[in-house]
Amino acid sequence: MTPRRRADTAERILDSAERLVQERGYNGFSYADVAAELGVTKASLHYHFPGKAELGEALLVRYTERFECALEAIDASTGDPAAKLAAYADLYGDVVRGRRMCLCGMLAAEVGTLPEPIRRAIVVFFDASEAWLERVLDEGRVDATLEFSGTARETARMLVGALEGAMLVARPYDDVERFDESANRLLAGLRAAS
Amino acid sequence: MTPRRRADTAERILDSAERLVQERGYNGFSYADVAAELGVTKASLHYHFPGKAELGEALLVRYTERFECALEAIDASTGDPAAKLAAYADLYGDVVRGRRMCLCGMLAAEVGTLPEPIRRAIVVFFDASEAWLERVLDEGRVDATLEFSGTARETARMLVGALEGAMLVARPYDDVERFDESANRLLAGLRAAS
DNA sequence: GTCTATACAGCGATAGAC
DNA sequence: GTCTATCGCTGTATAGAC
Repeated sequence: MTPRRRADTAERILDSAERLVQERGYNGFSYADVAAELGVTKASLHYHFPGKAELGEALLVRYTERFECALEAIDASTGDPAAKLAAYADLYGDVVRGRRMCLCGMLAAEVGTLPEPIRRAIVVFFDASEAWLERVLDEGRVDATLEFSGTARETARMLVGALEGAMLVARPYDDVERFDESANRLLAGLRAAS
Repeated sequence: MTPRRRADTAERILDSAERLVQERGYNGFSYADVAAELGVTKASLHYHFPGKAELGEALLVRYTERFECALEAIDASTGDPAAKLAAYADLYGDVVRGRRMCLCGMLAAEVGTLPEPIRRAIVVFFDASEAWLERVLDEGRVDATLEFSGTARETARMLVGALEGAMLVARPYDDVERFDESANRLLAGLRAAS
């Protein structure tokens, strides 16, 4: 049995790699970057994650798990559907305020260079996000606090893309305001007129 | 005087590099890739573009020029503002149908690893796009064919981000429909109720 | 304007000592 | 579990012949 004092080395590797991928992309970071940041050697990283592909997969699994936990926390709150949407958008806002891109949005851009298991894991993330949004949108339509044309699924897909894109475009401006503004526009367009 | 038979080598380099960046990203392509595709050596590329940074800048200049020409062509058409927005979205659709990402969207993701002049050129592209959209949105509000809350500028920014994001998320699914669906949702939300 | 040849740094990855 | 040492490859870039 390994005596585990927190934080686990594997976990620290994931923390470092996650930030690097979100800032620089999968093809823009290396084992050497992570090793330098953690003060260990590259060889040590290979003990925890055999190769870059496996590290990438582990990154996605953890990221998706945490995101789903955040969605559950929103569900457990007392807000109406509009408030839940605002809380959802705020999850993205947190990422932007950390000067990062969504991990999956970043990898979606680079998907042409990524191993197939990673592509599939990106799809799992977006599917989960859309399914949650679809449910909240349906709730809002039922209780008439939200209004939108088209199906809840279509609108959910539009929203995921729109928020990812708002993060993306804000990057070259290094301007958090630009993201917030777009997120507000998006949510305003869904609130019932009443 | 150099006798220029079409297509110019520099132009062919740009064509190849542009496609590679749009598919794989700036950090996901190399001079070797372009050289192989064109059947020349890497050294030959350095004659036309001293370094990768200069090649990247040239890519952005040409891309932005062409995009602005496409916007002028839409302006010259006879459509109403809603039709112009649809034509604008279709420019993005063309890129998606070519299984590419917008050059500037791709570079926006990787901006953390790019030279400063490239970052500035990305901003120029988005600024131009937003300015055009703002004008069309204002026209639509004046003639009451478009309806939206907030300012035309805010809505323009939201739209640019939303369309970029719709392209981005469609990539891991390799699904053009997903983009079209989101673009339609977005435009539907702007059309006047009348 | 394109070539051969090469420099040199960085990459992901492995073997084997400790 | 981390280290040193190293491998084979690819990356960007340059010098100089043609």
